Amino acid sequence: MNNLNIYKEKLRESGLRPTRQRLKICEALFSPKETFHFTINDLSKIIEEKLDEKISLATVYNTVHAFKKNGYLKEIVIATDKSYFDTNTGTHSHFFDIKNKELIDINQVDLKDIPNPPTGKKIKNIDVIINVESE
Amino acid sequence: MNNLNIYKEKLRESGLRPTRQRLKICEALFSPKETFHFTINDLSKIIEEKLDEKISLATVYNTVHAFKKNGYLKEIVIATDKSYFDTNTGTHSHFFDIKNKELIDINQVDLKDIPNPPTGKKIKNIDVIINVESE
DNA sequence: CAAGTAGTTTAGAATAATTATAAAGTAATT
DNA sequence: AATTACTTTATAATTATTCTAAACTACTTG
Repeated sequence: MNNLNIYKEKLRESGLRPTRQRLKICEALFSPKETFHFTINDLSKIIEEKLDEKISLATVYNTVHAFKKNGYLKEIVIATDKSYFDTNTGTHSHFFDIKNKELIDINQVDLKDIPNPPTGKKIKNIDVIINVESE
Repeated sequence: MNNLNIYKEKLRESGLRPTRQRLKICEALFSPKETFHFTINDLSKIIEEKLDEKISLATVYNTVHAFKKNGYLKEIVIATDKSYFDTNTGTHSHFFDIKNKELIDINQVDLKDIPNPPTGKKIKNIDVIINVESE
């Protein structure tokens, strides 16, 4: 129930001190029951509008990147004009609606055969994005 | 042998007049025997250094986008800081070396099962990117 | 618990890729 | 050859992101 300690733990794990601003970011990211996708701007707005705290963009960027580096967030590369993040850090794949720029989580999609990587390189992870559009 | 007409055809197909600048862009893109990956900046440098023509960035952007729209180029979304394009327009997948930001074409990777898209949406295409790193 | 110090926040500047603009130039049509 | 419509270009504008340095705050230690 007391998420506060969980947030502090995540921050500490990420090498960050628990400050008022960072705890608000945690609340926005980790208190919802459902995972979700967001851009830095989305997150910034959520915090301002729902949590009534105006945090400078630099802080939001820094914190999100620290969480990403520590595995508390994932980045999903689907557009070149903006970065998208996912609070669902489990292995999974995505539908991406090209028009609405909407992401939908799906279970991990397995490959029939995994190709051999070039010599000297090893596979780190595999991204599968199924692009869809309204018919 | 006379690629010129092929270039003109591609330009016409893309709704563009064959100008000196655009023909140089075609030469850079379509004369190499092997397909390749590039950013706008790469392409711009190739044209300047190898083809000895300085073309304004706006023209390069416009032409590349027209070719992309017409299927003569593909965009590969692997990084959020830059757009990558591929002169290989066939269906295929990629290895992506995270460190060097190097792309390597591979045959299309098939999925074990293709998930059902959300109702009202249909699958347009599937991107598979296998991220690798030097070991 | 009062410093001290090490990490933090912030506004605003800097950077970088991309897109928009509008004047001067060029291809195509007549 | 003249007209028209499309192009190129330099430059400005835009947008996301990163940097910076001064003001601020958490944490440690005496």
